Amino acid sequence: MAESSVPTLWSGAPDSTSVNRQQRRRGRKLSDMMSYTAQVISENGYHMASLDEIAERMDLSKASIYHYFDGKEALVTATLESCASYVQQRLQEAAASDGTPTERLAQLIRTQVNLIAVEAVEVARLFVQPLDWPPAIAETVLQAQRDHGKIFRDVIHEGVVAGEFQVADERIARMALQGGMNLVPTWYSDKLGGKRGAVVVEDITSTLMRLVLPITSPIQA
Amino acid sequence: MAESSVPTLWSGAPDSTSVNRQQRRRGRKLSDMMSYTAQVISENGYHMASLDEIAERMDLSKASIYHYFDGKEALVTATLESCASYVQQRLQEAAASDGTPTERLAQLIRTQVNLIAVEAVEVARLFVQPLDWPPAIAETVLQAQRDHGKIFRDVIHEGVVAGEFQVADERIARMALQGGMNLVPTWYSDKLGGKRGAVVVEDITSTLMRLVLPITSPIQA
Amino acid sequence: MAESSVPTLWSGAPDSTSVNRQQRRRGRKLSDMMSYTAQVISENGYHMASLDEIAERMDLSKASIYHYFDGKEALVTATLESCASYVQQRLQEAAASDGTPTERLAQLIRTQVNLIAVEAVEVARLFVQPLDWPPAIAETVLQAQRDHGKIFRDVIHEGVVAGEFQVADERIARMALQGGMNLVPTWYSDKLGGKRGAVVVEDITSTLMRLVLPITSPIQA
Amino acid sequence: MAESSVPTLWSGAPDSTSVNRQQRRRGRKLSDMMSYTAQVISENGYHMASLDEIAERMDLSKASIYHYFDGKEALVTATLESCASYVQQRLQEAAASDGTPTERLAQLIRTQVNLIAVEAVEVARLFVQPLDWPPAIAETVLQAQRDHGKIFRDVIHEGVVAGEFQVADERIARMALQGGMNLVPTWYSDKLGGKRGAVVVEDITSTLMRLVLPITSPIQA
DNA sequence: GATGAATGAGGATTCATTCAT
DNA sequence: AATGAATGAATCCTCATTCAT
Repeated sequence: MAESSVPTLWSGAPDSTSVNRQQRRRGRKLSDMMSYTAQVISENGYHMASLDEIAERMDLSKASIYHYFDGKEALVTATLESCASYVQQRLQEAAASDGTPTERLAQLIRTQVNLIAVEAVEVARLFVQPLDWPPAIAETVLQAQRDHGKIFRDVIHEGVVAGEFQVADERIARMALQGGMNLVPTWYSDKLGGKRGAVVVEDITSTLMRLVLPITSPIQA
Repeated sequence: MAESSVPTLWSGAPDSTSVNRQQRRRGRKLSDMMSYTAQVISENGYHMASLDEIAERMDLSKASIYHYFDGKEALVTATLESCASYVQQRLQEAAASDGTPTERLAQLIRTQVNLIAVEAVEVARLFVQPLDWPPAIAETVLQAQRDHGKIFRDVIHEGVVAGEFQVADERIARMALQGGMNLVPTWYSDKLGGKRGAVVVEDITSTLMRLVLPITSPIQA
Repeated sequence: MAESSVPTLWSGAPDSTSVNRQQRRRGRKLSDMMSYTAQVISENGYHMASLDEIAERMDLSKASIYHYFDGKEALVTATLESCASYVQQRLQEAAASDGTPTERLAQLIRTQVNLIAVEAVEVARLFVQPLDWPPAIAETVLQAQRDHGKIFRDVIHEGVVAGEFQVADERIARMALQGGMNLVPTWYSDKLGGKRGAVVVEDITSTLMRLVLPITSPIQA
Repeated sequence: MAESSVPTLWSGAPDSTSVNRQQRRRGRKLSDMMSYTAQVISENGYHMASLDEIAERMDLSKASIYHYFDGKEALVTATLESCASYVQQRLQEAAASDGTPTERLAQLIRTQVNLIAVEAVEVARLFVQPLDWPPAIAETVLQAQRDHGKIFRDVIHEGVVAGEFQVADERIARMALQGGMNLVPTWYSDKLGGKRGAVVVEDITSTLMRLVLPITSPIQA
């Protein structure tokens, strides 16, 4: 009802470059709709989220969705792309920071854990595993995961080249890292909120950094 | 591939204690049906797997499924429980072997990676993430995951008590370990089949063992 | 017969208080749907009336029924309640008329016989016996019968108190009365239509009034 | 399980003339099966009584029913005919007794009320109203009702001819009588069991006799 | 005589999508 | 822009019936 209290999961300001008010209003509407969609899908999964339910959450009629999106798949695809884009942006900021590969990888892990477990829990859940998506959407998810992986891959590679990391196989290390990041915070999400959360995040980070740091030296997160 | 021979994913010999031929035949039938079910669900997910499709794969009429199971949910629940039970048994064997916690954890990882990526790829995929299951089934999956986690938890704890492992937080370490195991082999499954597969499995194992081994000593998988 | 004109069995004007046109249109649609439902159920019984058949009679797709009612049971329950409510209203009018209990009971009988055998044959058939309804609906039927019985009970009781009626047991008398009313006109419906019908109705009424009138005085219907 | 404790509703000894033991055994089996069928149908109605349920009550497999009857309809038809035949026989005995038409009609009512409400409650419920039976079976029910009605019709007619009864219309009187008999005991069945039951039966009988007795004389039940 | 297995026909229900207003 | 109405397609499930053993 109160459009103002839309829980913008990833605070997307998608079309801030829109010129006139019309377009800006429409952009905000689209953003809100995707936000609600992410919410519902995240709670119930794709197949158990009916358009009726999504529409109701939007306080809009089901038919009206078709004024903005071509259908359920289009709505969800757009939502996923928007989510992925936001996450991607956040991670890229972390990866682009100054510092050694070690510092930057640790920062990446912190950022990702925070996103998954604190800032955008629902969003993250959408990308964890490509199980049960309709084929067309699965492709979108896969692409997002590839983009997402690339950021980590690059930093890890830099670290290896720089001699800071020591891994048997870069790809295996990266996937173990990602697998760990995906699973840990999901089950820890209740403990990551308050002040003590910061400590836990550091525990997670240092634990996962073990996967790449040379095993004979102490971990420097 | 060979539709005629039942692809017993987890080579379940469920009711070998059945006395008469009737019961044994029925037990085998049930086992076959669950095997096909695991296959189809694993490929398409719960919601996109229609009973029609499952029935056809079983070379049986849809109505016939109801002679053996109470409905779709019951069929899938039974299948999941059977799969979980088999995996559980395999892991328990690995965990119960002689050897130091280090050796046993490494053995656990090897076993799990093999199951996930070589022996029972389809089975494993069923348990990775509880995203889109109907509530009743989600509970089953969750329970299986708890049982599964307990085996790792125990060995890790023993290792810590024995002074062989050194972790900031046992639970975080365990989850990172499980997350890594779940993710890595799924994407590596094509490379884990042949002889070189053994090498990769060892790479994965040694990589993941880093998560618990004391960081100042070289890894001994 | 004339599919185009809705055969409003009980001329229900259910929501005449609806304010805007939207609501009035919807109310009329609901009323029509219930009317057709009463017809089909009355002809075939609950279990042999498929939603397909009902929908076709409504000249509507089966799925469309679900826009107005939650399902078959809801549709039928609503229909029964609407029917019962109409009958109840008609009887209450008859019971509330001026006159001695004798006159009012006779009027009740006439009204009921007319409803059952002339005006709302199909409607009446729905309430005669709760034999084959699904439990949830059986409850509705039972409630309607209780309401229905109360009207007769009250008038009979007044008659007894006033000394006009003389019965061994009020409840037995009332049930005999209702049983007679329910059965007689159903088999006489072909003879109750024309002018001679009025005579038959009076025969029925005077016959049934015997059940309560003092046996030493002539019946005065 | 205990075949001996079959609740033979109408104590049918259908084929007592069977010569050899084989046939007698088969006859008893058929009788038992029909008895259970009457029970289940009476409880749930025709459509909600699945063959599975009936078979289970018989402690027999569903398929076995087909060794004795051609199908569900045949089973139910046979059951209904057997029930009707038993009731018919009982009523005929009552109608054939010595005595005036008044006495015999009263005896008929007593017998019928007893059957409906005490001796064969389930059986009676099957015949009350032809609602919801499949067409083929409805015909059987109708025929039974016609046979049933004939007994009452004859006695009433004799009473009228003899000058004992005084009715406006014989048929109307008879139907009112039957309607009353059908309805009253169903709701009174809990009160008709013990000693006080006899009193109630007399109340019912005297109440219903009013429908035919001359209105200026006291009722003599 | 008895039964487990198998099935076709049919029914209720859901849902994404279209369209007139 | 917004929506109520309508629907075809798909899905789960039931059940009377047949048949091989």
